[in-house]
Order: sequence, then structure tokens, then C-alpha cells
Amino acid sequence: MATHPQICGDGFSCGLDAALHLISGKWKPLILFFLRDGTKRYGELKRSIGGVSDKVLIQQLKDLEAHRVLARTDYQEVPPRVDYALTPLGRSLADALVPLCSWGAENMSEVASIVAERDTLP
Amino acid sequence: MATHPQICGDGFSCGLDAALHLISGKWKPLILFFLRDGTKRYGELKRSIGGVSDKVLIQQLKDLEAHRVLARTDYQEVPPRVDYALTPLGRSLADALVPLCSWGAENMSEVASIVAERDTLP
DNA sequence: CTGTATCCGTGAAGATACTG
DNA sequence: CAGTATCTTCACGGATACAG
Repeated sequence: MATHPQICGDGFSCGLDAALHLISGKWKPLILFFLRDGTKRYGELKRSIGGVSDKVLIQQLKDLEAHRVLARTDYQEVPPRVDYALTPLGRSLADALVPLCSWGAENMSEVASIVAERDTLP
Repeated sequence: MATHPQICGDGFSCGLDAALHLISGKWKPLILFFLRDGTKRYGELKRSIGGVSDKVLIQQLKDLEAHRVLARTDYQEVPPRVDYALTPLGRSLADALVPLCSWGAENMSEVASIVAERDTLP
């Protein structure tokens, strides 16, 4: 990732940049929000989200795990049982996301029409 | 937040999804961040950010403008003078971003080390 | 000063099939 | 059930040159 020359050290331009680095990915925000309800198994997660392929879901889960946002537990059973949960870091991040989520919910119809209008232009 | 998902009516899976749709882009968070200080001219913005090409910066500014997050004013002068400012929608979005920004600032060193550790692996 | 116009490399995401 | 393995596509972002 290219570092931005301005603002602060640690390789991030600002706190927002650091936070976004962890949640950038098409399904990551959704994963975080589902996991706020508690630990979930892989299949539950996949059904909850819907429309995501195994490959992509696994990839995003691995990213989040590597970034210490969530923890994966493999019970080494047959048939396989694996679950995912937020770490303390992940929970605090998810909490920080709440206002943004509320904003989106409040402005959703406006955002939807803006996006629709724009995506259908030539 | 809404417990569920899957396309909640307006084409977004949840409010967070809608919000992120507007700020996804490498420089957009930074642009919002700088514009919180007030209206800025194109050149100011470019210098503030640093390391971004004209093409990409313009592209992201256009996206934000089309999404009604910021307003562009062209003074029709020679030499050209153009400035950019947050709209009311943009300001409320930027405000909703503050907790996330704070989270990033508080956890920046941890995030930086996590990312560094991971990005240097094979 | 504020942009356009091209060309291009990269990687994220999707479709599909297969496995322990 | 919980993944892996390939193959493909395409939008994102970058470099460079040029224009009003």
C-alpha cells in the first residue's frame, strides 16, 4: 500500500486510513456486523450474507483473522466444525462502525437514489 | 443495527454498505478529511494529499460530487479557479466517520504492526 | 491553474469444479 | 461441513503527455 506523505507516521495518513485498511473488502463490513451478534459457524455466516462464493468469503475471513479482527476456532471434528468470533480489537472496531452504519441507514434511500441515478447514466 | 440483511430494500445489505459505497476509493477518506477544515481549491487539495496523480484525484472528486458528498464551484476565471466543499450530506457523513477515525488513531500503532507483519510475509 | 486523453499493470472478486 | 484449486474478467489506480 502506498503511504501518504502527510499527516502522521506509522505509514497511515490518518486514523481513518488505518481503520479502513482493515475493513476494505466487499464483504468485510457485513461479516463484522453479523459477528457482533456473537460467534458464528462458517455456514451460518455464508447463509447470512448470501451471494458470496466460498473462495471470496474464505479469503476475507482470512484477511480479518490475519489482521487480528476476528478469531477462528477449528474444533477438529468430523464433520468439520469451525467458528468465527470478534476479538476485542474487532469488537471495538465494530463499535466504531456503528455511527457510520446508522448514518447509512438514515440516509439509505437518498444514497440509493443518488447511486441509481448515477449508475444508469451513460 | 438491523439484524439482517440481504438486500434490505434499497439495494444495500445494510446502512454500512450504503455509507461505504460513497467513500470507497483510495483517496476519498483523505479528501473528506481535508475538506472538513473548509472549502479548498483544487491545487490546495492536491498539495495536501501529495502523491496522487491529477487523473485519479479528479476522478475521485467527480465521484464524490456525483454522489452529492461535495460541491464543486467553477468561477469561470482565467486562470482557472475551482473549489470544493462538503455538502450538508457530506458533512454529516464526515461526522459519522469521526469515531472510526478516532479508533484508527488510538489503535494506529497496533494496526501498523499487524499490517506490517502480515504484508512482509511470503 | 485546472483539468483531458491514453495506455497499462495489478489485484480483487466471481464462476465453477473438486476434496477430506 | 468447510473449505481448495483454477480460470477469467474488469474496475482501480498510476504514468505520461497534452490542452484551455
